[in-house]
Amino acid sequence: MYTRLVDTRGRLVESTRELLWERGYVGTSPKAIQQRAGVGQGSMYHHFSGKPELAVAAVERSAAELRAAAASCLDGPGSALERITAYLRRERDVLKGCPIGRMTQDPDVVTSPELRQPLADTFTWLRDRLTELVGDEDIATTVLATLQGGYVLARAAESVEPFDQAINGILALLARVLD
Amino acid sequence: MYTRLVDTRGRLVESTRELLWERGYVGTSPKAIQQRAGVGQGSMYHHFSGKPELAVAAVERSAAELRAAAASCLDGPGSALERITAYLRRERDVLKGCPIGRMTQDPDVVTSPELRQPLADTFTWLRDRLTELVGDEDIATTVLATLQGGYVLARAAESVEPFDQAINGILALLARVLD
DNA sequence: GTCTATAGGGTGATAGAC
DNA sequence: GTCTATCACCCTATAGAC
Repeated sequence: MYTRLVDTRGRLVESTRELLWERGYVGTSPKAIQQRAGVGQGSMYHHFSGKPELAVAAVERSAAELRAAAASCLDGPGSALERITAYLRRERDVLKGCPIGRMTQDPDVVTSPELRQPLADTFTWLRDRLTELVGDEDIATTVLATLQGGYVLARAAESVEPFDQAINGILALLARVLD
Repeated sequence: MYTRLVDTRGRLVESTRELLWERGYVGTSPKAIQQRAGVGQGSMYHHFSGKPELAVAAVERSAAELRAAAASCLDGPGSALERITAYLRRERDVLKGCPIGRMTQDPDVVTSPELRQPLADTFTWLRDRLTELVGDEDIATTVLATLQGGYVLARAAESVEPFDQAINGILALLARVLD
C-alpha cells in the first residue's frame, strides 16, 4: 500500500485520516489536507474529485486498520475473557477518541451512504467477533458500547479515568458470566 | 425561564441548542442560528458576544434539562434495578444521539474550558447518582458508557437495534449483581 | 433593541499554464 | 502531475444608522 507514503496520493489519504480523527468531517477543509500533506491544490484535485471522495478513502483505510488491530487481540491466545481483556486494554490514545466512532457524530457522514457504510461494517464485524467469544449478542454489543462510551466520558472529563473505570466495570461483570 | 420563547434571547438559545444537537459546534454558524430563531444579525450580537457565548448558554441549558430528566427516573419508585431500567429505557430520540455526549467529539468544545465543564459536570453527576444505586463506581461508569456507546453504534447502523441490544445486555448483567 | 452595510479571511472548486 | 489564478459564496464579526 502506501507504507512509505512517498507518493502524493498516499500522503493525501494519510493527512485526511489524521484530520478526520482530530477535527471530524465538517471541521476538515481541503486546504488543511493539502497543507498537511505538503501538496498543492491542483495535485489534490487531480487525484480526487473532492473532499467527499478523499474522506471515503481515508475512512475505509482507518476501518481496515482498526479491524486488523482488533483481530490481533481477539484471535490471540487465551480464554474468551482473556482475549476480550486484551482487546479492551490494548494501548489506545483514549483522549483522541475512536477514529471510527467519532465519525458517527458528524451530520454529513451519517447522511452519506458511502461514508457511513464503512462505520456500520466495522461495528458489525466487531459485534459478530465479540458474540463468538461471549456467546450472547446483547452482551457483546454492550462490550462494544462500553468501549465507545468510555471514549465519550474520557473526552468530557479530559481524563482517562472514566474510560478505565468503564472497562474495569464491564470486565468485572463479564467475569461472572464467562465461566 | 423561556418557556414560551416569546423573547429574542430565549429563541436564540433554543435554536442554538437544536443546531448544536444536529450539527455540532463546528457545523453550526451564527447565521444559521439567526435564521432558525427568526432574528437579525445585529439582534444576536446585542444579546451575545458571539458564537462561543451562545454555545455556553445552550449547552448549560441542555445539561440542566438532561439532569432533570434523569433524576425523574433515578429518584423514582422501585428497586435500584428498576430505577436504572427506567432510566436506560426512557424515551429517547436514539438516532439523534445524546445532546451532551455529542459535544464531546467537537475539537473546539473540548478545547474550551467553559464549554467542556458542563459536559464533565453532567457525567460526574450521573455517575455519582448511578454509583449510589449500584454500589460500585466502576460498574456505574460502565452503565453510563453503555448508554453513550449505544448512541454511537445506533448512528453508525442508522438503526435503534444496537442501542437496544446494548441496553438489554447491561441490564442482564446488572440483574446478576443487584440483590 | 433591531436593522443594514461592510470587511477580512476561509471554503470548495474550476481553469488553464507549465 | 503539479502549479498558480480566479471564483462565488460563506463565516464571524464590527460599525453605525434608525
